[in-house]
Amino acid sequence: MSIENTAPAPDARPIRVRIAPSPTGDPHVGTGYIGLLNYLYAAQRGGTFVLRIEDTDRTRYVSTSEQMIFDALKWIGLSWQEGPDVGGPYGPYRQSERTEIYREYCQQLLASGNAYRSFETEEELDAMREQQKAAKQPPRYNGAARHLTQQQIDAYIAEGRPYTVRLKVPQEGSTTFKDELRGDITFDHTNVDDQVLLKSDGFPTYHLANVVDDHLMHITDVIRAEEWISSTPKHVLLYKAFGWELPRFWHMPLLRNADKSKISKRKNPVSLNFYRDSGYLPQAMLNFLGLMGGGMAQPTEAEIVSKGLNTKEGDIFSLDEMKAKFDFKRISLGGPVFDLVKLKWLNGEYIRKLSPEQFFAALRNNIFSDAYLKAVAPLVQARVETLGQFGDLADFLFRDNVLPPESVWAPKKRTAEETLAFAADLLITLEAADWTHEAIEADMKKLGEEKQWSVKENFMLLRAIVTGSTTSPPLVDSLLIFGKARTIDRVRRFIETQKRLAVQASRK
RNA sequence: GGCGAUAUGGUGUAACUGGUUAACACGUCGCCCUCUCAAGGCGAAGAGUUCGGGUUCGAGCCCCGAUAUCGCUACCA
Repeated sequence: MSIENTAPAPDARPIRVRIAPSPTGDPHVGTGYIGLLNYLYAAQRGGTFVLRIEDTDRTRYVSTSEQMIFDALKWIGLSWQEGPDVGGPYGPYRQSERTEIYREYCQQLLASGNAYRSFETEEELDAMREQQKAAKQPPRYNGAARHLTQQQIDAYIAEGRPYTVRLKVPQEGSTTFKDELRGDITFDHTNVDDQVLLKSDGFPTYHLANVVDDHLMHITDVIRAEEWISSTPKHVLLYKAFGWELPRFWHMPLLRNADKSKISKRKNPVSLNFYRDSGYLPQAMLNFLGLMGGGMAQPTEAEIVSKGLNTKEGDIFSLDEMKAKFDFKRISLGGPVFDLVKLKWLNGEYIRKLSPEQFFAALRNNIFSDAYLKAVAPLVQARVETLGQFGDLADFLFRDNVLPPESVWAPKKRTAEETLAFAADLLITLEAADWTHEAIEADMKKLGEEKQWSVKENFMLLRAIVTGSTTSPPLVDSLLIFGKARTIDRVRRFIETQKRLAVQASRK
């Protein structure tokens, strides 16, 4: 038997789309990208754009993240009609506040025989996967708990054993769904795992929460990244199990690093905060995101001639122009490289278009804001004898990049390799750190102890990397002001540069 | 490994329902402008469309088969 679901008929439901970021850290450029696409889709069709916070993973939850996501999306110029901050008729819009709902629907699935309880521990599951891998089998839940008798289940529950609830995927047949950009995609059920729907902590997984919420919030079009294609059959099966009407699915190409892998903070600045703090203009960022994957028709030759356009104008467009012209069917499916060089060019175009007043205002609102200068000033005051020395001491806080002195990456006591390795550890530590004075200092010292780097060596290396000098205002205070996203970028760039130099040297 | 998706210069895209020497932008290089650097102007190099078959008068567009890349393969999203 085959569960057929090709081409959900065009329906008369009012268009509703959503973006569903997880508050796990800095706001991601990918969130901006998918956010823009959803925004455009709704705007072009008189639809509604919903923002929903998917905070069901309590282990990765970052409390400051949600507000940063709101701010970043607003920064690039997006707005939403429903969300945790603005409310709406289908709230709450934070999944952590909807756990009762998911539990109810999970109950329903259990009752209808579309899901079952599973009592294995994580260790048992790991062991099972290991075995399967060793036997060259695809790692998948073996379905053992499907065969538990009601008595056993009752007994386990009475014992207070923790359990998860899993989707009962049919053992035969296949699921086909339509991707609006790619056409029909089929998955054989033997390749679909019995996905956990409800975790043992009582929180739902993405799959359950997402489907339930999309239904309850009347979402008509699911516009999300390509990485979700593989789990779409699970979602379709859930819709079927509940007897709900399917949304349309649009899977967008994944933004890539220069090496074509999925964009990652390892290889690229991915935080929208980084771009904001580094002095990228929001309209340039938005324009650049709109360029990714195509979607905007190039001006025709006739247009270029009649409007006297420069050909490069085809790459430059505003949100309003996107609303007017962006065509989802034009999106090209190869994953676009997030090319910082082109972004910088675009930003330059926008900066040059600013009037002198606007340029001045941009400087004052961004890298020379009162708030920023007010934070920097006290670090410098005790260390200068003339105001002019401010620049000598604080220049690193206003620059795009900085060149760490050679004495640092080739220090007396350490080899270049050791220094590089430690810098890499520093990077990981800083990425994971809460951006508070206490946390940064404690985490750095802990790392130093583990790696046998003295506090002096440790802090001096980071100081040199971030400030480009071995003399600077207090390091941690400076980092706090400079911001996490930019700090991390500097460390990352230092490591990359040194690696490249090492390769060049070894070739000689 | 399994499953799925994708494939046009270094990068992002274009090429109407198959129809001239594959276009535009970024980047690179050169020249002009210029006190410098950008910007701007002019020009150049760089792909024969991943590869191999096929259909066709004609294929980047259609078919078949390879290959490569990416994603998923979690009680993460």
